[in-house]
Amino acid sequence: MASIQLFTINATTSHQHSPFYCHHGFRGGRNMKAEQEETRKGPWTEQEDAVLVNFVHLFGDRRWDFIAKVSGLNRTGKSCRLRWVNYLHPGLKREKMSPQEQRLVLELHAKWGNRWSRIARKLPGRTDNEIKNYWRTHMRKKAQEKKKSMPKSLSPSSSSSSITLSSSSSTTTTTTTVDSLPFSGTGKISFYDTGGPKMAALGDKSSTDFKDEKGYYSMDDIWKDIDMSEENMIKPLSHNYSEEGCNIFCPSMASPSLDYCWDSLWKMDDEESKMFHPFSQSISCFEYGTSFFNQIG
DNA sequence: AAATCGCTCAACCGCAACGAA
DNA sequence: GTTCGTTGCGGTTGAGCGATT
Repeated sequence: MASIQLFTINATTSHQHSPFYCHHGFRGGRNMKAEQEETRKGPWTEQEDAVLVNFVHLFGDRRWDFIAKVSGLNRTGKSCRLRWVNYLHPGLKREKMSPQEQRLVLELHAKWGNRWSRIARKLPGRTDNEIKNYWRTHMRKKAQEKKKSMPKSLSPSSSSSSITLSSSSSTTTTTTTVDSLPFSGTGKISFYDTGGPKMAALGDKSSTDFKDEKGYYSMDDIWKDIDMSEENMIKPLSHNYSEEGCNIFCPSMASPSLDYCWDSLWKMDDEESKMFHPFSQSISCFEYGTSFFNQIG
């Protein structure tokens, strides 16, 4: 419906990236009509962000395919979800990772391997993507340091040296080994695919377990959580995803007042949310979002 | 000042899991 | 039980930008 009409975006916006600039070969200069029919890729514009935010406010953060369709963004549901989860979610922390967080990432990675989303659940306000990127950078640095400090005779080219992060607990001793030449491209395993311990043997715990009455985690809580997890080693791998999965709206991630609204909002049906959400009372999100397009169209 | 290098991070892809029909 | 559509996760890529040469 609206998708066709809405998608007459002028390619020149004030945003840094042209909407049709895409590092996957989706550059401008092609017939606009043809582009209207294609799914957009590449960097998001501020206008798109605004539209997406409003539609998420309207319909929640689960029905991505639906949102992608009705918003007129001409993006895939996956793309919308990713943008929301990694960038637009109000609870995201924008600042650099604290030393505690960095330590926690290393600790959890040693414990769980490349289970980025799981690790992210223990770091309120951090996304799996962010953690993944951090880890990658961290390991690269480590690899370079190691390489520098290593005598030539022991250089990785002549031996299978590695960086080792050890994490010991009462129940497990996990050693994470990362190839010191992460980008050498040798071997099947990605440089930061440490694999971690066999996940089936590890316990899991809902991230909601250590929220205080306000819903906030402290670093102590998180560490305590880790300890507890280790104490409860043998647990089914499956977990209550519906509960844990809503961590994206975990109160620890956003301002308490906003969270209250959001938390309850997501429990509502779509119709309810339409009625209750503050945005919907003044102006429909659809109108709000699409007004951007009209302005620049 | 220009060129090159290295790092960061946003965004893509493929695949697996899940749920509904 | 099977198929199909959707969602979530992990791996990877490359643009942009600051630092270095």
